Amino acid sequence: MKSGKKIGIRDIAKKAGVSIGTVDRVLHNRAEVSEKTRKKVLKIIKDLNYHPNVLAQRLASDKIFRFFILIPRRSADNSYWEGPLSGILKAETEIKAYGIQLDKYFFNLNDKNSFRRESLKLLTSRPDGIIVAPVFEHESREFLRKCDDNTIPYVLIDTIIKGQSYLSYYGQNSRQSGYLAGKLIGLKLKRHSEVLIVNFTSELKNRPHLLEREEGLRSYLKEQDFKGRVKNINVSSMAEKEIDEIILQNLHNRTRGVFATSSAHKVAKIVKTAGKRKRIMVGYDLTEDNVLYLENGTIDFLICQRPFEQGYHSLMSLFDHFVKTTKVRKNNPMPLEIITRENYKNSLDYKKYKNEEQ
Amino acid sequence: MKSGKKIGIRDIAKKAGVSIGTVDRVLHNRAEVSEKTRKKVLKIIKDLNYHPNVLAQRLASDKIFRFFILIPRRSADNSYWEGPLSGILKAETEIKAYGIQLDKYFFNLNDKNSFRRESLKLLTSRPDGIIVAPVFEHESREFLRKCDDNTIPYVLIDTIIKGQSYLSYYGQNSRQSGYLAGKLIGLKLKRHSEVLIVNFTSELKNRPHLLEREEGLRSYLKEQDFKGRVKNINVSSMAEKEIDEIILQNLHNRTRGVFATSSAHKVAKIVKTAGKRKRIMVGYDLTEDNVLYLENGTIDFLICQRPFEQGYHSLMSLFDHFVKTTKVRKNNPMPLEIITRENYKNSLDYKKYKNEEQ
DNA sequence: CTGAAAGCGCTTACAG
DNA sequence: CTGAAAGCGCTTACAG
Repeated sequence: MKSGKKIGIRDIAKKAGVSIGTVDRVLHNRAEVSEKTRKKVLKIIKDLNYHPNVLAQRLASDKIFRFFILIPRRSADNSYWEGPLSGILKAETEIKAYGIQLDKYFFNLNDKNSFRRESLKLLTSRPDGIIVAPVFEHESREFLRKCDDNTIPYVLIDTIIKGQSYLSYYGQNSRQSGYLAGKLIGLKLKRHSEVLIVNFTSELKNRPHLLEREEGLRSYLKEQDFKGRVKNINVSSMAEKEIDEIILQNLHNRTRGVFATSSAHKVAKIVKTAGKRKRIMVGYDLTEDNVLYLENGTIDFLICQRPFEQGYHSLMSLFDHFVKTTKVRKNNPMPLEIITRENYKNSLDYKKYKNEEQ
Repeated sequence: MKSGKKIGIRDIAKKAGVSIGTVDRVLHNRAEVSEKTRKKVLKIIKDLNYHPNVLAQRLASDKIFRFFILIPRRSADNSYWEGPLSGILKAETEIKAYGIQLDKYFFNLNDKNSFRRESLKLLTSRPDGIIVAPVFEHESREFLRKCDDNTIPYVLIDTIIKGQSYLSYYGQNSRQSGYLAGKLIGLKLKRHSEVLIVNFTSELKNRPHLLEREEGLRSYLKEQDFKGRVKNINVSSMAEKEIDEIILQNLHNRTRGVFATSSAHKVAKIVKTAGKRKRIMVGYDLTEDNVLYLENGTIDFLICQRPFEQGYHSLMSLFDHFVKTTKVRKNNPMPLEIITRENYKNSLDYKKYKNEEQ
């Protein structure tokens, strides 16, 4: 690269006394080369520090890479998955010219069967690589095993499934995010304050990380030697009115911190009616509903994990692996962002969700 | 794109009854084409929704784009500029294959003359595009005027110079960042609390945005109807001991908020000795020195503006403009990040600065 | 196991 | 003002 002209496959061929076709075979580990010439060529490649020109490779090859995504559909009451999808689409436009085809499959976040159905459909198309949000543990393991059997590499997004041989993972560190929530809530706590944690259990069972968020918060408070009460209520799939009632009952004068491990806006609705008294409320994700309560001051902090970037990098990870054939970083915990009324408009994810072009 | 095979320059040529050479001329607005054929070709390009293949363009062309950067050198007492540089280098590796050459010029943040010197040197090389951190207003305007005269597009990073016709700008919204600091400090304020603002004036004169940070803070407190005292001290270029003395004198029992508009670690050093009493301290930037005081709990919040991303996108902006010839978003205020002891290790910029591969 | 040739979708002189 | 040909650095059949 430094010494004047770039070296190409032709230079390697000349130096090795073979044709460029043979160099190409060595480069791609094709079998039809004698061990002797393979070694010779490999040595020269290394000596000359040769790196193939990716542009030329892609232009000459008619191979098309087919990548598939399998993520939740954006639903009326949850706009979260719009973020990762936008990021994936942005990456798609950047790499389309390289001969990438992207097929999109969506499932219903409240229906395991839709996940299974779509995953089966997907596999019949023989993808080169997959991005999957494995939110249902059991069904996901089943699916990932099939991927392994067919040696199809996959990227995990949002949720990690331990013990699987994924290519890379992009997601949050749930425990740490709860720990961070503890710091924020802790700012207002006194000796006899109370902290209220609200879990929506209907969402809980499929998503172990909601529990980890609670654990993180509790561990922070314990570390800080907080002596007050930490109460958690698990709201199951009851009627909305009933849910509202329960939350309201648990909001006391001493409640200085409210932590919603998901669907913050549902909790905020009640907290707002209860009046704001030096309370800190922390929730998750910059969704449309949540933003309303951020704006009116009910929610103080939203913890976010860059959904847009998660999507963008997931696809880029497949691209780097297959097209650039570079090593890919396996575990990618996303930065924990603290979003407030004062900075949310500058947040990239807010811009995406407002469809402002980056 | 959708209907089977992609259309290329050859298809356009055939349909227009001209050679591909002529299509190429139209595509690049070269003059040697009759108005009649130009119009005909242009219409077909539009009808067929043709988009040139960037890979093929770059492969065929021997044109090399030369981009230059002119940013402050990382100094012993300020590691900030390592961030933008890392981002630029990351972008460089991604686009090198496209025939991009990047030349790097650095100046001394405390020496206007070094800026002038390097900028003159740079211009003799006839760059295609420039990334510049215009921290010295007067000298920068002089330089940018020369760029305009030579019709060299430039990207502004970190600081914006109003009234200049920059290609794009990446940086912070200083006022808003101060406003955000107000929110954070406000969490601990009571009726009779005091807030202490520390400015380092030696740094102030070249960097108007340090003043804007203060303004932002004040405007937040005013909006919240804060009745307590807001005291600012401007530390000039006196001896370190003297500076320490002044800060210490201004730390009272009632001081519930400390805001360092720059060099937070220098202030934190004193705040730490004064003991921690329900005070919130806010500073700027995830530098090595600051991290120490974040870790030991003296600094509660650091406001950051993604220096790595600023660098990365600055270079990508030139790339998009020249190579992809897509429109580039002009103003790009960066998200205001809130960094605490609980989330800094997950911050991308921290990883960069720790040289962890992304 | 290896080489020679055509081609990917463009750009670039060169000829007219 | 326009066209035909060579070439960018690779991959891909095809022939031997």
